[in-house]
Amino acid sequence: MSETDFVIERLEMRGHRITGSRRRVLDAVMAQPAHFTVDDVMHASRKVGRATVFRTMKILLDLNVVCRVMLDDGTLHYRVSTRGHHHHLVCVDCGRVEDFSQCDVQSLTRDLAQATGYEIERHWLEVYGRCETCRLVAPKEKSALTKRVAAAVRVD
Amino acid sequence: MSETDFVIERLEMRGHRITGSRRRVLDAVMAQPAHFTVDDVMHASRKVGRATVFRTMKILLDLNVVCRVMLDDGTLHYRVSTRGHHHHLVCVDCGRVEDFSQCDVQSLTRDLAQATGYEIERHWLEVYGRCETCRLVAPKEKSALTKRVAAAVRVD
DNA sequence: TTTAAATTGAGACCCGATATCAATTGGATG
DNA sequence: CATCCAATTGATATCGGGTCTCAATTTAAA
Repeated sequence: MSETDFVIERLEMRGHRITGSRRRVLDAVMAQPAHFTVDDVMHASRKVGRATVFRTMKILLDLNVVCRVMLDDGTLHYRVSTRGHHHHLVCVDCGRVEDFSQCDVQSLTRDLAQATGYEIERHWLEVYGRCETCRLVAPKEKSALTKRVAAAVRVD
Repeated sequence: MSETDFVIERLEMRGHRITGSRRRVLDAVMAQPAHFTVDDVMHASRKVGRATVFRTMKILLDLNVVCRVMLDDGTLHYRVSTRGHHHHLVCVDCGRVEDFSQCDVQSLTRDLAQATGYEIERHWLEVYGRCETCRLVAPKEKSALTKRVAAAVRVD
């Protein structure tokens, strides 16, 4: 059974109807490269309305079929989810994204819960850096653009 | 010297001109409650143009005078920064935000760097949960809205 | 086959944010 | 203090991701 069929099955189980549009969007998503925008999906799934693409993406997000990555330029991209909980390591130069799941945040959240009385539900961790390849090429002066968008993402 | 004057000084040092508009925006920001939107600031700093408010906020973001919090409903809010690196613990019910800085992410990023060859620059961690107060009141059924927006934030 | 409920798509609309550009102003300089 | 110009402003247009509306269509259960 293809990955796509597997998702279709999950859609059905959730009580969603299997429509032509949804199939087309799903196919388009599965055919995307590492990360993409809803716009990319729209172009790849002709004949499906804008609203429907967004609606379908929301469902896929909900089913954890896709996840979102905050890119270094502040734009939100999507990617097909690896199974389970994970985080992203984004290269600020070339934009490649690595997944990682070894997250010691567990102990952190446990401590936090203890200290604050919160019941921790989930967390979102994105890590930014420069990949090995980009580190080896000339450490070129950051462009004005890069600096601007870096500020757009900074949240510490 | 007031907090505001201190920021003004930093603006000058950075080569920014001290204008009436910037003063008004800064005053408005400093007068905000725990977290706020650019719109709030706009209302609080009459006579300053929309674009200028946004521009000033970007500078303040850059100076780390304010930081951004991703609220549970997917909206981006601002808050006056506590000094230095920190993260947010956001209550998904009432929206209150706690800062915390004890972040063991250091060891995680060190491991990551080792494993991937990345040079880690920074990270963004937001934690979502339910605060003590909200946990004690009726654990009411989540509204359709709540579920929808929760999906909007989920990125794991 | 019928039928009610879910879904669709075109388009309006929303909202946060940026771009444009002529008019204004801060502040370094003489 | 007066001059002057680059930085800044603000009105307005525009952008981009996303949602809302609603009549028309489609799904799948009976």
